[in-house]
Amino acid sequence: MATTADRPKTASPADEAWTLLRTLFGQQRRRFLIAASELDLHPAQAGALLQLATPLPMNELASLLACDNSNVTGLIDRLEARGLVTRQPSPHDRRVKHVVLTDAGRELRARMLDRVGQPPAGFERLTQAEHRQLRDLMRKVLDDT
Amino acid sequence: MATTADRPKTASPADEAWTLLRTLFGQQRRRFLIAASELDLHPAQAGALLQLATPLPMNELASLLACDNSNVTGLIDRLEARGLVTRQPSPHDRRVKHVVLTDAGRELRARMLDRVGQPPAGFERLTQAEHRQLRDLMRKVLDDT
DNA sequence: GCAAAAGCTTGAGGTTGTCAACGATCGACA
DNA sequence: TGTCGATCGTTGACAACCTCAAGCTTTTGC
Repeated sequence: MATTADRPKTASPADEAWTLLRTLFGQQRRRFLIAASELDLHPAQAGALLQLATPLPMNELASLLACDNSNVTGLIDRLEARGLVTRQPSPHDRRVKHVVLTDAGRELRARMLDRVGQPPAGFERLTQAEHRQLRDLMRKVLDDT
Repeated sequence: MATTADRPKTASPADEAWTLLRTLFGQQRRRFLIAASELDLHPAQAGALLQLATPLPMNELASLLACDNSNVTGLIDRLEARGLVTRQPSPHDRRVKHVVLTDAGRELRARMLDRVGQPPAGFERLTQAEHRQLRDLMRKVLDDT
């Protein structure tokens, strides 16, 4: 599909594994963009929605989305105008506002998750044992302890 | 970090594997955004550059980026104005234009790849054997034959 | 108590993304 | 051969995104 031209002829297993993961990322990103547009969400709005599994300070949302604080303000403004989230002052720090999903927001987020939270096509080719293998490998890579 | 709240109490290995992959996607996306901004590229421009391992018709670029044709026009306009790409008419079809990297474009793309094409931190925790395992699993998932 | 820092907002300016409409070219089919 | 429908890229309008600098409020550390 693409990225193939970047793979040196003799790639180490690690490099090839990572390259393959990156092509999976690309596929997933396309899935994400299509899902967002089907639900009438701009990519950034869909991304914010997905992060809101639990209420988050604007602050933290900005760092998760890797963008400026002021960006999040407008983003949340629009989601709030559509009744998908509300701003809720923090009890502990009067500077911070928590972004909380409304029922409508939770429902839309669930619909988004139906489309991108499920494994992609090729995934069911793996056996049970291979799924466990993959899970264990990913646990090791992501291990934050 | 996040997404944890979406994992049902008893997830199947497949679901957990996919959830872990999605958190890795999130990390990689943040890496990508940071790398792009360090190179003075907007995310969309960086994404386009990465796709251009080989010359591509505007058309195909749009479908890879999952966006409208007209969007690519402006995107390439700006990359062209910066001397990173050129438009080259197709010999076979006078409607299509191929987007080709200039030397500067190739150089910038390489710098981008240095930052996102290398495996992330947790990756080196895997042994050689595990890297091979992961590579084989990903090959099976992505097998397009 | 006071200065420095953190959290959110505002405004300016360029970029992204979508839609509808257009000219040019191709392909199929009569 | 000629014509009709589809495809490719572009344009224009308009909303949303994103960053930066500046500002206000609140908190923290000294």
